[in-house]
Amino acid sequence: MKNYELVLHRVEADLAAGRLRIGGRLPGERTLAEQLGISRPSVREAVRVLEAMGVVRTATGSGPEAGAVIVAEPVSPLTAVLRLHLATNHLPMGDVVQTRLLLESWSAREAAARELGAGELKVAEELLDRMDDAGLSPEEFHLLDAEFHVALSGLAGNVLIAAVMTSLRSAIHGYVLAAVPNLPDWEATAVGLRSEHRAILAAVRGGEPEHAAELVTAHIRGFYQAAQLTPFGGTQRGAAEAEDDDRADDEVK
Amino acid sequence: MKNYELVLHRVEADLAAGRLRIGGRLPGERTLAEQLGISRPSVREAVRVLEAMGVVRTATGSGPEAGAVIVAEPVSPLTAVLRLHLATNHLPMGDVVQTRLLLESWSAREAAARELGAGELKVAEELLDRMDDAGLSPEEFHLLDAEFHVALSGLAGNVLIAAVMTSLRSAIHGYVLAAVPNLPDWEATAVGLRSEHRAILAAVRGGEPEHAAELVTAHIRGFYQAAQLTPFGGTQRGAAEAEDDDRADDEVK
DNA sequence: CTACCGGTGTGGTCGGACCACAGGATAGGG
DNA sequence: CCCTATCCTGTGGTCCGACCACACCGGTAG
Repeated sequence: MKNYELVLHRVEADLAAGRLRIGGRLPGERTLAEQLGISRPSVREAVRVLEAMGVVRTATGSGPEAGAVIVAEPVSPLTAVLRLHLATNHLPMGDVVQTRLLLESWSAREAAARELGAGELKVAEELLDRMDDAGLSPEEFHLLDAEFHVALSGLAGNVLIAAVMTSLRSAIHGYVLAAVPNLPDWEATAVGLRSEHRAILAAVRGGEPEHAAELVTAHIRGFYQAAQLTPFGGTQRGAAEAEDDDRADDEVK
Repeated sequence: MKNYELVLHRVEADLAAGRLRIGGRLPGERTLAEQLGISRPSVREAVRVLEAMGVVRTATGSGPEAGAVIVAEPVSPLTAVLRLHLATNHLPMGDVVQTRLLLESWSAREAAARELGAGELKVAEELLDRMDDAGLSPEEFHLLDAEFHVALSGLAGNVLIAAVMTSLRSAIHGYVLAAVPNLPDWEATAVGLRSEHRAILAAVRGGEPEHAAELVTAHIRGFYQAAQLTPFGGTQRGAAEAEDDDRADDEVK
């Protein structure tokens, strides 16, 4: 058992038992080290892990905001894990896009099935309004687009799926942006995307689950096909080739 | 910019550029510290984070197995994040179960749609055979059950979804096990589960996507209802109440 | 040729030290 | 009496140097 794990278990147990709650603070690193009979560096390693997991937020200084404060931020760790594993090429981008498709169509169906008030739809609505600005660059447009899709998936009321969706979008962002030049006519595409967004939102507002899900699916598929990205039919794998590709023994040594 | 992030960015960049690949090794902690102009403790914090993210595996000693070896293990970090955030009570178990239902039914549909050879189904098959043993305790049975469901979701060929499913099962495990006493008749339930599993596998083998998905959905819903767990209709939220519940100012101070 | 046994490099841990930062206590001036 | 400027204190952030346990690997004695 490595020493820093003592801290992780301690914190998890305290959380589960209610001794630690959101907004609460961890004891100081020195205190924690003494309590657990380990050194401060070990404690620090654990705190770093907790920070990376989105469980604490550290800040220097004094006062209630300083120290290691318990938070609940599942999105950043998910995003980080996703990005790192995409970088290893053992996580095919096609799988990520496929997952996004699944989560989003489900979210749209679920959101449409709920009875949503105008207030809940307002955020998404405003995003669409901002996307009508013709002066937006593809990057700005796509950022708003991502926000809209994330907001939509949040309307289904499942915080886990919403968190995963947010991470997926972040991971995909650079990928899809790099494919914009593949589009035959960006302006025409943007017009199409705008109207599709409006239609999706209308279906959600109107309480048409199946229709909303279909629109979302077509919307996403359509864009990826137009940008000549990920084939959805096959299961193209980036991992397998990378593995065969192992010849180079050019390690730093 | 914190110092340990230098290491994270360096490693991510090296991964993306192909300078680091699975099976490769990070430079030694001392070397890395010198290269980046930071201290060894800072490097160690970063390595700990990478380890927690499932990107490296550290080992002491000498030889090719020692040091920080690049791996691709997305399951453990996902599981850890899930467990920690469940512990904070800001991640409703109902959402987790709902997500599981979504991923599994999709996986079953997808797996049935593919043309799977007998070899690919063999693992799942063997698990079912082992579950026929009448002497299994509920815990042992449920472990095999979880393995079967995970194996099934792996047949869809999406490594991301399979990884997430594995994590979800781990997170759910204790929860569902604690509900076994709610069942009116464990033995009868086990018999039902066994036959449902066989039916699901048959639908997958027979290439009946919709049927497989329906069977999986019914299978999961049925069990949770029998065990009087998570209502699927409403969106019961554990988070909201926990927030209101904030009165206690009994922080350690 | 074989078996033993240090050398060497790896991560794991520790203690102590210093810094930057931010809030709060305190002493000073108005 | 109140307000303000200053110092004190506690926090994380970083670093250094040291020692340990471990596992391979090569030299050496048998």
